[in-house]
Amino acid sequence: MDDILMTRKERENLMHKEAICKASLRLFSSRGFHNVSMQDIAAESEFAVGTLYKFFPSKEQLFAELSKDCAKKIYQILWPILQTEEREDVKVRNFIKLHGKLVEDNIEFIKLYVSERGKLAVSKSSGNEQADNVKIVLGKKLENVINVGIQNEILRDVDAEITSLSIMASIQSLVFEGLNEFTKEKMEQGLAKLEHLFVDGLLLSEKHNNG
Amino acid sequence: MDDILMTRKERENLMHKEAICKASLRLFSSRGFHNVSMQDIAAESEFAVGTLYKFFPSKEQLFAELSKDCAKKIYQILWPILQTEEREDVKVRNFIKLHGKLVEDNIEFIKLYVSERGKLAVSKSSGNEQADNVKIVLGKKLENVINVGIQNEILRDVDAEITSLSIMASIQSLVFEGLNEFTKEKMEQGLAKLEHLFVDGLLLSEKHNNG
Amino acid sequence: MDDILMTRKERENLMHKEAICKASLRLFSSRGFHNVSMQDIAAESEFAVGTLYKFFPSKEQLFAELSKDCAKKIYQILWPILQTEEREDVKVRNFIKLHGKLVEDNIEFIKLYVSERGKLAVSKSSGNEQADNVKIVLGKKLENVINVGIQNEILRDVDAEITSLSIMASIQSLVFEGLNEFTKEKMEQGLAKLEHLFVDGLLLSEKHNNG
Amino acid sequence: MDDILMTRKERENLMHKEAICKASLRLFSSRGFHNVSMQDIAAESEFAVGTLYKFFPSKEQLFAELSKDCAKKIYQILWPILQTEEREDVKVRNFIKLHGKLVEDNIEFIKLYVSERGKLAVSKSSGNEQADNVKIVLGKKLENVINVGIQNEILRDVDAEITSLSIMASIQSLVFEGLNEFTKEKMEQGLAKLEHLFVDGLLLSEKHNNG
DNA sequence: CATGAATGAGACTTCATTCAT
DNA sequence: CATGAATGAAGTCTCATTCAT
Repeated sequence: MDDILMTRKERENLMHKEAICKASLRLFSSRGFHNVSMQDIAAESEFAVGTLYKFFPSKEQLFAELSKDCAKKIYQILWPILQTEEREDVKVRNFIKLHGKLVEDNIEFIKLYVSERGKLAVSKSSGNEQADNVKIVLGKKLENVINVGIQNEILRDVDAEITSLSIMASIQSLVFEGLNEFTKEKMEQGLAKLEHLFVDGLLLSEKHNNG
Repeated sequence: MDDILMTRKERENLMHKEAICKASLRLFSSRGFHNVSMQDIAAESEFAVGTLYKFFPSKEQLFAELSKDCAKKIYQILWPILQTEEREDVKVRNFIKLHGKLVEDNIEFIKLYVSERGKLAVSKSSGNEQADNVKIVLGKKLENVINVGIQNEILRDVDAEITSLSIMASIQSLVFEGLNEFTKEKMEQGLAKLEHLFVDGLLLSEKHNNG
Repeated sequence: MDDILMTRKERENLMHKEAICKASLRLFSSRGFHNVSMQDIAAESEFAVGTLYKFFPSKEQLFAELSKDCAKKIYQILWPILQTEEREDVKVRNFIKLHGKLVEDNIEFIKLYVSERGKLAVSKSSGNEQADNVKIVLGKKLENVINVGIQNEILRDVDAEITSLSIMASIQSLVFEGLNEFTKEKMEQGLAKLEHLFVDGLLLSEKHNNG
Repeated sequence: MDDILMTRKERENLMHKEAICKASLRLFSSRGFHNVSMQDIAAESEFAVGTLYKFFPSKEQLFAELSKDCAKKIYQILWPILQTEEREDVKVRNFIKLHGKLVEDNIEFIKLYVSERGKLAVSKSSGNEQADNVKIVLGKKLENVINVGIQNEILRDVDAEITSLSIMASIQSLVFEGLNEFTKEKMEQGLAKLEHLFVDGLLLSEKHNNG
C-alpha cells in the first residue's frame, strides 16, 4: 500500500492520471493513434486539455506510457504461468489457455498490444519498444520452457525458437482477427484447438497425451 | 506486350504512375500511412504534388490502390502453389518455402501487406479489403489443401482451419519480425524450420516423412 | 439584458464571435465570397485561423450564418412597417422611406443582402435560402398590403404581385447601384422619388394624393 | 463580310475563339465564375488548355471579354428599339416586350448579364465595366425617351431618371428571378403586366391608353 | 502551332501545444 | 493549479498557368 506514504494530493494525482490513461486506452484501441486527438482524450477523460500536459509531456509520450503499462500488465499475467513448478507441457497449455481470460478482461489492452506496431514515427517511443520487449521476453521464456520440456523428454525435439514464435503468432492472430467478431466461446474454442495443435499434436509424446 | 500497342505518351504515363507507386510504397511501408504526407511522396517521386493527383484522386485512394496491387501480386505468386497437382504436404512445404523468394523480391510489398491492417479509418478503402481478402482467400485455400491431405491420409487429423491460421500467422510473424534484421539466409533458415515444424512434425505420417 | 446572466467568458466569446462576423462581413460584402480567404478573415479580425473554426465549422457556414443574420436584421426592421395599423399607402411609403435609414446603418449588411445570390455552389447554405426567403416573405407581405389597399379603394387596381416585385427591385437597384457613389442625401432623394413614382403616381387615387 | 479580307487561318482562329466563348458562356452562366475551371472550359470546348491561353491571356480576361460580348449583343438588340420613330410610349412598351424574345434566345447571355456583378476582384475587368456601361447607357437612353414622352405630353410628368431605373430593375428582377422556373408564357405574362404597370398605369394619359 | 502533363502557390481545415486567467 | 481559448504549422487538395514535345 503505497497509498499510506502519499499525500492526498499525490493520491488524487495518481487517480487522475489513471483516469486519463483509461480514457486514452478506450479511444486509442478503438480508433488508433492518429485518429484520436488530445481534445478527444480531454473530452473522454473529462479533464481540460492543459491538464493532460501536466501528466504527459506530449501525445506521443502518453501513448508510449500507455503501451508500456499495457505491456507490463500483460507481462504480469502471463509471466507467472511460465514460472510455475508445473510440467512444461502444462505450462504451455496454460499459457495458451490464459489468453482467453486475458482477452475477456483486457480487450482494449490487447487491441493496443497487437495493433499498434511500427505505426508511429518511432523516434523515441520507448513505450512501444517496451511493448515489443514484452513479446520478446515472453517469447524467449516460452522458448526456454519448450527447451526444458524437450530435455525432460516431455516434448518432442522441435526447434524451440520457431515453435515459440509460432505459438505466439498464432495466438495473436486468433485473438486479433477475432476481436471484432468472436464471442467469448468462439475465442476459447479457438484457443483450445490451438492448444491441441501445438501441445497434443506437436509437442507431447504419446504417453503424456494420455495423461 | 502491351508496350507495342501504346503510344509514347501512354507509356510515359504508366512509368510515371509506377514511379509514384514505388516511391509511395517505399515511404508507406517504412513509415506507415499517417506519417507520410503527399509532400513527402512528391519529393520522393520527384514530381509536384499536383501531379500525384493526376494519377490518384486522393491519398487514401493511392494507398488503397497500392494495397490492392500488393495483395494481387502476392496472390498471383502464392495461389498457383496451392493449385498444383503435387501431393498436399508438398504444396504446404512449397507454400512456406516460397515466402523466402517473396521477401527477397518484395520487401516493401510484404511490409505493407503485413503491417497496415485496420489502421486507417477504413471508410471506403476497398484496397485494404482486397488485401485482407487475399489473406483470407489464401488461408481458406490452405485450409482446403490441409483437409484434402487429411482425407488422403497424408496428413494427420488436425483442425485444418486453426492449422492454416497458425501457419499463416507464423510466416507473417517470422517475415515481419525479421524484416529489419534478418539476412536472406536467416530468413530461409527460419522458413525451413517452420516447414519442418508444421509439415514434418505435425502433419505428415512417418512414411511420408521418410520419402 | 442577457449580459447580466452571462459569465465573463461567455461575454467574451460572444464579442469574439461578433468581431469575426464583423470582419467577415466587411470583407465578404466588398469582395465577395470567393475572393476572401480564411487567412484574410483571420488577419482582418485579428485572430488566428484556427480560432475562426472554433466559432464556425466551415467557411461556407460562416458565410451562411452571416447571410442569415443579415436577413434577420433586415426582416426585423422592415416587417413591422407593413404590420402597422396605418393606411396601406402609408405603409408602402414608409417601407420605401425606411430603406434610407437601413442603408445608413447597415451598408455592409445591405451589400451582402443584395449582392450574393446564387453565387455559391449553394449545396447546403441554408443561410442564403434564409436571405432569399426574407426577400420573398417581405415581397409577399408587400403584395398583400397592396391588395388590401386596392380592396379599400385607396390604391388603384394594379397587379399587386408585379407591383410588389417592381418596388422591391427598384429599391434594391437604387440602393445597390448607389452604394459606392451616393451620399446620404442623394439616396434619400432617390427613395423619395421612388415613393412618389409608386405611391403618388401609380397607386393612389387623387383624393388621397391631396391628403 | 470581313471574311473576304481574312486568310483561312484568321477565319479559323475566329471560329475557334467563338467556340471557346460559347463553351465558356455555357459553363459560366450555369455555374458562375469561380466554379468553372480552365480545365472545364477546355473539356467543354474540346480544345487543349494551352490553346485557351493563345486566345485569352487569363481566365479573368476570358470572362471579361465574354461579358463585353454579352453586353454588346444585348445592346445591339435593345438600343434600336429606343431609336425608332415610334411614339415614346410605344418605344417603352416594345423595350419591355422585347425582353421576352431576348430571354428566349439568350438565356445564357442574360444570366451572365444579370448575375455576375461585383463578383470578381474587379481589378482590371474592363469587360464588366462594359457590361455595366450598357445598362447605364440603355438606362440613360430610356430616361431620355421618357423625358421626350413627357415633353410631347404623351407621358405623365414623372421623374424620368427614377422611372427608367425602376423599369430596368423590374425587368431584371422578373427575368432573373424567373429564369430557373418560368416557362416562356409565364415570363411573357409577367412582362405584359410590367408593361401595363409602367406604361398604361403610370405614364400614359387616358387618351393614349384607348388608342 | 496545338497539346496537356506538370507545376506549385494558395485554399480550406485540423490539432498538438501554449499560456493568460 | 486547472482550464480551455487561442495559436499556427502542417496536411490535403485545387487549379491557373507554363512549356517541352
